[in-house]
Amino acid sequence: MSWKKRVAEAAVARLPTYSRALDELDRKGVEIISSDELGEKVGYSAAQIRKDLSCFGEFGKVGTGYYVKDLKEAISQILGIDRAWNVALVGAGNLGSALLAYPGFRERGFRIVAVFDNDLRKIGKKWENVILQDISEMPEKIKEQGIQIGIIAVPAKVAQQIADMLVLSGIRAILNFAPARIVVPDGVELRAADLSRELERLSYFLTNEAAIRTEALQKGKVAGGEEDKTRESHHYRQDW
Amino acid sequence: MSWKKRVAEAAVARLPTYSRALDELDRKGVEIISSDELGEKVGYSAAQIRKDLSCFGEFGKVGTGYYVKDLKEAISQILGIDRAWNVALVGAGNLGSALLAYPGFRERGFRIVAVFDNDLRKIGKKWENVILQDISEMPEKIKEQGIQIGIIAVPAKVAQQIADMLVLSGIRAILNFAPARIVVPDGVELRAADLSRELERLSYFLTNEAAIRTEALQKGKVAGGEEDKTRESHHYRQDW
DNA sequence: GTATGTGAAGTAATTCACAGCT
DNA sequence: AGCTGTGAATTACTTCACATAC
Repeated sequence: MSWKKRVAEAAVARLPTYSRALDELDRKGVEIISSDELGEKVGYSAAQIRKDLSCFGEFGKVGTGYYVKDLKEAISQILGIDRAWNVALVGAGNLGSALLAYPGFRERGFRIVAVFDNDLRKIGKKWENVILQDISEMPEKIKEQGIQIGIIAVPAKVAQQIADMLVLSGIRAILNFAPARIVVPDGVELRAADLSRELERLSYFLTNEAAIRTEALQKGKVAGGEEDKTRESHHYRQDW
Repeated sequence: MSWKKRVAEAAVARLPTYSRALDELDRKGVEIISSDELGEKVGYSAAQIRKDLSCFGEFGKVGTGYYVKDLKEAISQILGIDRAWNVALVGAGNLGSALLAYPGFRERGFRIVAVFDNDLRKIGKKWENVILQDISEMPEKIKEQGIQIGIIAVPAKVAQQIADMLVLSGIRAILNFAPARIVVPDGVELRAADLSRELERLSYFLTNEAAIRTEALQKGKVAGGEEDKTRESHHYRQDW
């Protein structure tokens, strides 16, 4: 598929959010939604949403809005999540095993079908229906199963080696949870998911809040004493 | 602290990366580094690094570069990670328990000192040296310990309720791992860490790769047959 | 000579505002 | 009347290029 205009990377980054919101709307039986209402729901402006979607085509009905089912389907296709992806996970430590057990990936169509580690005590064990395999089997198994996406959940100091192995195995996209920069060749897509980084940004905010808020006020971005209806308290206990 | 010029949010987002690289350089005994060399290491341009740092002051020595120890220290202060932060975690399911056990947070100064869940079978258990507490105790305990940062690791459908509770408890910054948008009042900082989103962006890349690469080629951003020395393969096994 | 810090230029992202369709 | 899709305007971010300092 080739799009009608240059696709803004920032627009792509927002599509998953739209996708989730539309899924929920669809589950609730909402059939049509305007960019205004969708914007309210996802936290972006209506103009932003319309601009983002316009990169990929025209999905709305002027004067009416968007058909939820159609738009949901269209975005799934654009993102390529109208199918299931097999994923390889490397590292079955704390984080790796949590990612393996995390239901959120499967819910969005990403199935971890192979897990590799170098801890001989773990090899051969079956976790979450997947047998842990020795790292040395990785290239073969990944090729065998035609896996295209790899998740790195190993310590920082070996992350690059693992990335190299994944690339040699034919992996074409990597999600790196190790807190280290890794380098991959052109043609392999890389995303970093460094969990501490976001906490550090929060720390920055807390440390510099006074200055930040002063600046924001000067730009009129901080709502003064304005009431926000979404902020009412809820009851506290509920099954989850 | 108030900075000499408007601070670009994008610059703040890169500081943790610089911080990590400088830590490593310092451990290796490197004393001085130029923006060129640091850029090489972190994957940003030298100009980018200098511009970023210039938001916060002048840290370099013209004609020489940056003293690693000094810059490292300065960035720690800017980010507010020259101290330890106590953090509350809500949700002790798959993801929550992994985050609790994840050593990366503590390494960067974030200590999870309170964990809340609503599963009565878990309450009172001690995991990673922290006793799991009932969700109803949250407001009291958070106030008691003066915790300012909260991590949400509960299912999407209760994420907003938990966020509301955290806010009522006096939390000032939230890291949300639930795949749902939550809303918080002004003065509370929120970051989303939706693990599936990044996989979906990778899926987009794999699905639209041909078109993306064509476009990049037209802009001359894809290296043709150029050799990259960093891409040599390494030996495969190593303790981790 | 060498490398920073920074205006200026260039590029990308977001918001505005409205023509045009239903 | 209501809402999309989109050029134009604005704002944010990145790269360039060089004066300045060591």
